Amino acid sequence: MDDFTPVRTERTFEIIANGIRDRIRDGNLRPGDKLPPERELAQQLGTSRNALREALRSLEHAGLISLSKGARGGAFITDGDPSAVAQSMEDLMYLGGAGLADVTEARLSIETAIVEIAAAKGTLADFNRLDMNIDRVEALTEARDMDAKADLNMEFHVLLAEATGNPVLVLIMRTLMDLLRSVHRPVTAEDTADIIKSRRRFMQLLRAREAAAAAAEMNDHLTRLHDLFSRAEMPDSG
Amino acid sequence: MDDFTPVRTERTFEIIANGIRDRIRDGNLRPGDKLPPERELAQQLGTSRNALREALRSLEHAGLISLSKGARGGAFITDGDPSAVAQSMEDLMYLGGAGLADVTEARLSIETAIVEIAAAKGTLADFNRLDMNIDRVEALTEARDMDAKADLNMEFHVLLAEATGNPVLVLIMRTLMDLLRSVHRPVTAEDTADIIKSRRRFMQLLRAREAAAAAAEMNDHLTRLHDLFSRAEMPDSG
DNA sequence: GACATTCATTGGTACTACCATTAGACCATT
DNA sequence: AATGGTCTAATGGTAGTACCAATGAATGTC
Repeated sequence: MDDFTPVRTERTFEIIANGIRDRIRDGNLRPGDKLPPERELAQQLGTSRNALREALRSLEHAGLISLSKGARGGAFITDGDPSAVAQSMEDLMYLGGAGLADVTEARLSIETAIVEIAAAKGTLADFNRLDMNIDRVEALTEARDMDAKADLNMEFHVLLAEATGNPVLVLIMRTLMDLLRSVHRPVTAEDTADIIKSRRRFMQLLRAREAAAAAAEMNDHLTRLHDLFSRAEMPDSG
Repeated sequence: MDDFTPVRTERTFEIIANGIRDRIRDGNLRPGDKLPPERELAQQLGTSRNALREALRSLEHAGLISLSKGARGGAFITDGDPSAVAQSMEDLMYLGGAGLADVTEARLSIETAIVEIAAAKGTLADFNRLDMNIDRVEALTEARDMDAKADLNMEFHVLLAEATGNPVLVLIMRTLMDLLRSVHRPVTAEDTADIIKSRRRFMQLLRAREAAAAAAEMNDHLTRLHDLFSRAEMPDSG
């Protein structure tokens, strides 16, 4: 008789949010579906509109629903938008004292793992998408549109993660990319031409399913990036 | 004159939340600090208590603040609680159709990377915490308290991530562990005695900074686990 | 047919009132 | 002195109502 678990005190909006969560997990609510209007739903649940709105706010923050105003507006189930989660992780990293070097270190190790899985499981369609991405970067080389190039570079890594066929790895990579974008100092780490050459070599190895060599090629690029960031953050300690 | 950016349509609660976010990042608000009571703060901001509460809900969900009722209650800045974020990622993975096999696959690859970094950077204090965890598991061997053992096993991996000194990796590992807990079917993958032996060997290698060997030892254990889950999910496709 | 107007729908905000829980102060019983 | 009860103020949680603002469709007008 020594284990008194404290009485359970779940707040109303949590009950509501969890209820909707469950209906999404059960497949009862699917992406694209629309929830009833706030006033109506609140009445159905026998709760106030305030509590319901706080529940919706929570779900919106989790990236599960998206809200829009107007006649055809409402709360719609999304297909999973990780950007809000990335924002939260970003906040936590500030609080946790994480720096850019931590992000790139994590990325470095995770991406190595991703390359190996992608080499083993990636389909030709996956590889073609990666090639198309490189082509687009190349087309922008003269344009000097740095932002667009940075976006495409990040997309490359997400596409690579998608080639693993593993949604978990995709989500993690998307989060890391969002995180990098948020601290995206205009660092032109390497010459774009060099990056493209490296990418082409990488794709050749990937298509040949030579996991180790492909990972090495990618590591080479990322390690330079990581070192660059590390030095930028601790200019004195090296 | 062709660039009319649409009028600012940031919602009030977002403005409030971002304002508090900024004050946290600037160090103007530090962990442990307490925000003014809702009614008072709402008045200071010249906004309604509703909007403020939705902002607080958002920050709470992000793990930045924690709310408590009562006389000495209020909104306090936390030191960064990742559990809410982990919950969100969990939701997204459900939406993305991720299965148990995906989670264990991601974990397998990420943990390999973590072992290597931990072997390089881990401190003796980190290693001692890991040993203590194993001791506690051993003490429970006879107790047959499966839940407690499962929790400790998960804690082991989080401690390992902490040994890297990288908050990003810690956050990712915590998320993956939370995710596993949520689908925690009572799978007694291996005999506890075997696990403990494997862990002891692993620690010996880790202390010797033999990254590759330690990673191999860990991989051995996790691969068996992953195969088990994979077979459990697709009983016909193998 | 093209364009302007109107209007219903729906999320966003404000305000007010009240409930529920917490912590401390104070008191009563043992 | 210790324990437990009671009161009270502080504070988040919930409810209800009213109104604002944007959106998109229906309607009307040229």
